[in-house]
Amino acid sequence: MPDATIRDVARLAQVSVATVSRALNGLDNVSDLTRTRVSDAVRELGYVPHAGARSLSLSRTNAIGVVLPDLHGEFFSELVRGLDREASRSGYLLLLSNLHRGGEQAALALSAMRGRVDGLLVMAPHLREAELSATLPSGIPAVLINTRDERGGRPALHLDNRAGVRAVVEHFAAGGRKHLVHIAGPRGNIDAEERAEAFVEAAKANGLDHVIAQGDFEEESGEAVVKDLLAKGHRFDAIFAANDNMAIGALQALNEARVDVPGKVAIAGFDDIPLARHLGLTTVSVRISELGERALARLLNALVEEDAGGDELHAPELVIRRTTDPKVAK
Amino acid sequence: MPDATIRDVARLAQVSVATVSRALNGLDNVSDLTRTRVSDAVRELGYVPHAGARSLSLSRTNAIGVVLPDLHGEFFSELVRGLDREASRSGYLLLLSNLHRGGEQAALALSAMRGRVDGLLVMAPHLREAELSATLPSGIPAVLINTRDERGGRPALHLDNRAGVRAVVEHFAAGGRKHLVHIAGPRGNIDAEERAEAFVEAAKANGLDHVIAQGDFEEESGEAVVKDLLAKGHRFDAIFAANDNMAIGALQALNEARVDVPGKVAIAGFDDIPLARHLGLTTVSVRISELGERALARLLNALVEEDAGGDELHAPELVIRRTTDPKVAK
DNA sequence: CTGAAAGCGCTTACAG
DNA sequence: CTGAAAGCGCTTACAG
Repeated sequence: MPDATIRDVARLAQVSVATVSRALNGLDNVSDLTRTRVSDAVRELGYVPHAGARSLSLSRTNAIGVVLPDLHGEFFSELVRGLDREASRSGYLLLLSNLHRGGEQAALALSAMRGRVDGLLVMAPHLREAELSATLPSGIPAVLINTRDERGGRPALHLDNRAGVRAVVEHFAAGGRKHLVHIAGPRGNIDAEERAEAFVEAAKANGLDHVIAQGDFEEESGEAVVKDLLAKGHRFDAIFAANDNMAIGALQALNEARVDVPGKVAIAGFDDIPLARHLGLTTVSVRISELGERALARLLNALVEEDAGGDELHAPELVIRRTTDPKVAK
Repeated sequence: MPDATIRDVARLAQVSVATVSRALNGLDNVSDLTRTRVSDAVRELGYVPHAGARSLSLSRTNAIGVVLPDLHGEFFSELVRGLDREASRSGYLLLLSNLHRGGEQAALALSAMRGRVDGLLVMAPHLREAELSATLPSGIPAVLINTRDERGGRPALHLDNRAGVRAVVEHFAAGGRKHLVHIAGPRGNIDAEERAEAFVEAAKANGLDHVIAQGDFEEESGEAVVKDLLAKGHRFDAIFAANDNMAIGALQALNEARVDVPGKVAIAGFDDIPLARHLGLTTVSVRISELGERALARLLNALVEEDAGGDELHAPELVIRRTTDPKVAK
């Protein structure tokens, strides 16, 4: 037996479908008697409104499309958690589409959203503005997250890498560190690049000696960099890795070499993954679920009024632990 | 300017909407000339089909509803990753709905899915079968994940806690351990209860001395349990914690007390969180993304043919590391 | 090969 | 307060 429709309810309640619709939507132009008859029929039939049909009528779906690249665990779950929290607060559902491969597939993923969602949240780090704009549906509001959007025409949210890096470097300076090393993330990654640039800037601004070593965001690369520096006898008293994984690798290399941390060398990372807390690693917490919440809130707002566009920076937070500060308990 | 519809395309291509529909869907009863005219018009207008309208016509949405409780990071992201992988392979999108609060809200969340999805994947650990059945829409196929489903009437997937626990206990036995401690998870949690029961069973089957201590899945509780056992002078040579967090707490307590691990005491956990690998903790890997994939595959199958219902067990895997075996490298 | 028409399950002016 | 009818944007028998 197929699901009951509004017609079945109308027949049972002996009213028109229009009346059922009004009663169900709580309009006030329905008599009490009719309202009761309708809700009785609804209950008897186990009727649940067909959201798809409703959307088509109303040109409103109460769903938000979320298009993400392949993200690693913590980042993905925190982002979706933030999106979902804000969405469910306003009665929206999230329609998820992961970009497993890049390019071509992005266009398809976005097309598939047409007619299913009221707005789009897009994170596409490998696409440039031009490609993205060609792909994004025109009729539907979209907010970009952490995407390369040089023109800045569209509403977008970015992690404020610069602010995070500055906080780390200033923390180093305040601790009397003079010779900094930055272990950079992979080339082509926008966050990695911003962090490296900001590092140089901040080191200069604080009059600190600084050098950049190339890593790739993996733990092993952090370890390798430090071993290499030690082998070469390079002099340094602080390491800032572009993410926690590499910082942890660096920490291991120093521990193995019996270099005192933070006595001789301070170490800081970026991300604040759970392991960072466990190891007492000073880092920059990105609070990614808050970024998600903000992004969704902005999108919902764009649904009701024009969004002027432009970047909104999401400030991360420096979390000081014992790899930079011996006074910190755990 | 609102988005172009199929009528706009028809007008521009000077054909009927029926013909446009046929051309777009690749039916063969369309002349080449017509087909070209249609695709030209589509391109010129930037037309993208309205998936919502299409769904209503076809009674098929190509979306799967996913209803989950509030899950912690790793578990959530891995599960969704598995679901998404399998879904996108078959051209399905995922419609996400998190159950922030229990009970009442579940019914709403499920109703909201009506007419938006072709099938439902539900994980609702706090609901019993009866409540769930009252809530689940009848017309639409649903697969349950790790849910209390005593009757077993519906298609469901469960983590095979029993098999995982058995593997741990047998590994202990093979290593010559005789006096086991199980740190249990919180009461009322189905996984925790299954693991505790299976522990007792397996210990008996292997003729091992065994005792259960109450924990709550948090690291601190594992630590507290071990401190307490040591203080009381309780004799044990192996600890199996119901999850990795508690195992890690237990490990810390032993390290502080200078108890040799694994020399004097072996420790194993459950879950295989990233930190477990890092600390060399023997554990049971739940491979949760595979569970997700399987669940979705089963649901997709239920869309085309009747699912007989009943449980499918997902076998976890024992990962042996140095907290139980000194011979293991890292 | 193509078009006119009915239908998917709702909502909402319009008329009464 | 209520109903008949048109419409949301598609698909698909039916006829030609």
